[in-house]
Amino acid sequence: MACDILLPGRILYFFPTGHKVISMPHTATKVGRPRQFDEAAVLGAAMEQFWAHGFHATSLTDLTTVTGLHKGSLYGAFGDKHALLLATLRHYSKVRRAKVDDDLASHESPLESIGVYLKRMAREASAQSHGRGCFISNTALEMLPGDPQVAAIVTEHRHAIQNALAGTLDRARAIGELKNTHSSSELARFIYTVSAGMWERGRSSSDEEQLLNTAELALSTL
Amino acid sequence: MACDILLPGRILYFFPTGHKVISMPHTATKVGRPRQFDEAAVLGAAMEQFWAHGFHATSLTDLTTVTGLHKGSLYGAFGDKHALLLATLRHYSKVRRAKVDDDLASHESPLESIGVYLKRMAREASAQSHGRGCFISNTALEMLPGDPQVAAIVTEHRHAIQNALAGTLDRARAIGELKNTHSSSELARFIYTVSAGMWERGRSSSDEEQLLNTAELALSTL
DNA sequence: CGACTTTTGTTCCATTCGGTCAAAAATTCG
DNA sequence: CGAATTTTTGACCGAATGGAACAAAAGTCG
Repeated sequence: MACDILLPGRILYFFPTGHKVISMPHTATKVGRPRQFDEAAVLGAAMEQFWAHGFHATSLTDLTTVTGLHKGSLYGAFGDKHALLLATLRHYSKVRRAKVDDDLASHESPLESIGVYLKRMAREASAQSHGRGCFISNTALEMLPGDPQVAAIVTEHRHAIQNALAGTLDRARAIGELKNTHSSSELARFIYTVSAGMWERGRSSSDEEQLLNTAELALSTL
Repeated sequence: MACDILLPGRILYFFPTGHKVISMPHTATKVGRPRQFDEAAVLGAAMEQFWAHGFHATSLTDLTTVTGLHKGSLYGAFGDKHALLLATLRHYSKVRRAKVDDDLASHESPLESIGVYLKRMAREASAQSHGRGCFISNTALEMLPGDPQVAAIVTEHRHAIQNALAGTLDRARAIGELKNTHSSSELARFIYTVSAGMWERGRSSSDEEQLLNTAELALSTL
């Protein structure tokens, strides 16, 4: 069983056996024509598109429009449409987790930090801001079940968020801020669930105040 | 401004003004070839398809496969793909609301009834059962913002559920079952939010027990 | 400089898409 | 029966799709 690395890359040669030689872009050597675009910017633009319209409703033409790249470049750099989706998901997850960590360390008081997190979720969920909820959450709803690669990213992201929340809850419990006696992991799942629910509500309701209200209600139960 | 009813129906005649004469199927007269399919069954099959794969990932060919009808029949009976989606959404909403009402009247104790509701949401959200969550909620995430007709159905459905919950909470408060002092409508929105969040979790996690745990946690805060 | 390597921009292609149409079939009404 | 009406059927349409191929361009390296 030879190497069957799929993407991204350009097919250089087909063995008679059916196996392929693929050039991996952006590796080691500096020889060859250099990239003329900012990879992060392109990834961001593609993400915005997928985020706003979903995977199936986004065409390659849409992607070339928002990224400014042509099909060939997109294909060569990231692989096919689905591989590009995975890349944007990983990109989002990284950025997102950093932001969550920021929120959860924003105050001396762990519980107050969780409040910051929840309120930001509510505000971002509202249609008044952009009303698109969480990119990963949306993609999960569109692609799952049925897409193992997306599933892996989604599951890992969710666990990362829940672990960050659980850790913060542990700190709160340690200093006696927590009145709720449920385990930190249970409470973390609960908080994540409320966030996800607010994202859904934000899709069809632009009432930010009601979402913030729900966030505070959830916070008050801890 | 003449009648501009759009669908479903077959265009019989175009006025020179641009207006159309449309025959409304399944009305009054009994003349003509009778339907050879069960409308409700077809609606159900189409709903299953949309529910499992979403709107954009479902092709007309998929729909003809699962319903057994040909394109022409589908078009004649329900209109185009989008109109069929709306029909399945309305169908689902009707069935769903009846089931919710059942849950909320299942016990003498209003609070216990809400527990029944929440636990069923958790169980249905889990991938162990079907893991597809709520059809309307999924469609909202895929189509909104940007689809006013879907938005109207989603909003109405959500309000109906929230009103049913709020009414049940009122009854609970009246007999002193409620310890939480927040308003019934706030608590109803909270419960709905937790449900929606569990649906999202169920997409990538099959752990029914953890979902039930969250349901009970939410219930205990009332 | 000239061989080599990678990106870029364009073109092409087979397939699939949602939707339309006209004729055949099935029924009621006169 | 025959006219009228509706549904069914299957062929058909133009447009758009995702992806592949390829020559030109733009660099590096010996």
